[in-house]
Amino acid sequence: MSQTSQSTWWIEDDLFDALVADEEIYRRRRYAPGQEVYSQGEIDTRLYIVLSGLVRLSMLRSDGTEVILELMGPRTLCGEGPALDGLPRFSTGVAIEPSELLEFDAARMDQIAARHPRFAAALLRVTALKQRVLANRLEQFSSRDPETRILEMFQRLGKVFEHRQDDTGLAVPRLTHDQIAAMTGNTRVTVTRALGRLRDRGAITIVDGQIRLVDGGFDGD
Amino acid sequence: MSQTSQSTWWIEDDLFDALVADEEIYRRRRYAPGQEVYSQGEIDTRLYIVLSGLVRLSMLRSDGTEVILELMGPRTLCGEGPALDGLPRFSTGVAIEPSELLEFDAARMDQIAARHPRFAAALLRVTALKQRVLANRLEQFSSRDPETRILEMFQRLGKVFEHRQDDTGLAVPRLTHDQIAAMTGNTRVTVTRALGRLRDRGAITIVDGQIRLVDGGFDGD
DNA sequence: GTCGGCATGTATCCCATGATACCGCCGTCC
DNA sequence: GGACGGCGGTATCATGGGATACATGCCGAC
Repeated sequence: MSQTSQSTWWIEDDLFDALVADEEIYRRRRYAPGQEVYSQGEIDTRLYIVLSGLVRLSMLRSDGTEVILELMGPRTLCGEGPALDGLPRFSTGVAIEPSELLEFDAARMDQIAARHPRFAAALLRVTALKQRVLANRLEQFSSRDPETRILEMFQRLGKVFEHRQDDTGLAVPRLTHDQIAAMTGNTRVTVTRALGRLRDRGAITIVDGQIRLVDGGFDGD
Repeated sequence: MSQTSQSTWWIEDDLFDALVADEEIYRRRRYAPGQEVYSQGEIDTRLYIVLSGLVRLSMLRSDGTEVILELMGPRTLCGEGPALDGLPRFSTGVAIEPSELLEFDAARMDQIAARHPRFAAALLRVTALKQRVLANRLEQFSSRDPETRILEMFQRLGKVFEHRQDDTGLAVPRLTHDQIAAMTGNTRVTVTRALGRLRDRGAITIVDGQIRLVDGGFDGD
């Protein structure tokens, strides 16, 4: 399943397992919902692999508004950019579910790479993939149609949670309209309206607040 | 905001010089204006360092519109993402000035890294930096004010061409309003209007079609 | 020289979105 | 149980950008 959707940034399964098994090279950390993993502006060399839960990456704009960059689910790498380039973190990571993360230190990368030769290559690959995903989001943002933007975001998010799929469609992580607005660059009201239109159009279903993408309800514009 | 001044993706000078001097590891290529360096959808392992000239990276959207991702000037690395993750190129690179590029092959990375041990680390660093730049652009795009978007884009572009600075202000690469529109996600008309307002406001000067950023005309970094 | 294409500069209309406000629902906390 | 606050849904209003059209000016082709 992983190779079908390229626009994700999972660590390869076997490497992931090997890393998790090697408890010398990381610290296992637990975060409660709302707890910060790292914070915009900090300078440090920590990078994380999500074991379980969900981490929201967001940027605080100078006008005070928040842009949600991404939701990171299990097996994803986050925080590696600033850990590697040494510049201040440009986003804040906050656990929005009870989460367990592996914390690595880029300053010990030599040591880690010695034990896991493929880790460096995986880092490079994942970092390159993130470029791709960000470029895709940029492409999305250049569309001014809120429905398209929301739908494309749902599809991207859906991939992170394919394991939560059931027969009624691909579940989207539970987000408030406010959060969707922060991810798509719209206002809350516009999101509510757009979601209504998407539902009418049959592109999504909303059951008990749980949004699901309807198979074939979207033609890829 | 302040840290964006470092958000460029130049190769370090000494490494750059060492690479250029080692003619075994690259092929030097010249491109005429309008000539394609690489093309969206292709799969290959070539990556480039711009020696001189200017390369436009753009993505073709499914609705036929073009989004200009970036203009890459001298000493910048481009095309490395798809070369490293092995997926189809998500953007097209086109020379828009007579340009000279060094073409490397990621498949020979072992060999290159053996000769230039710091190259791998530089790759990782630059790739991480690109994430940062893309995230910044995303942040930009979430602002709906065209003047801000255009101005921030000019500042970013201006850094690539600081050597073209003169006493009247920082020159921005010559772009048509259409191209600016493709970079900021607006329409051509809106760009024209916004540029007019920016000129009135004193943030930019336009002399003979050459746009320059006025020092202090804007308070961002 | 003229013509035609391209880029810029404007005007006009329209509508979607942003801003704001209000209401109802529901869960939580006291 | 009751109050409160967050969230979703909706209405109203104003605005600013998109769509479109057209004029001007420049430049190269012929």
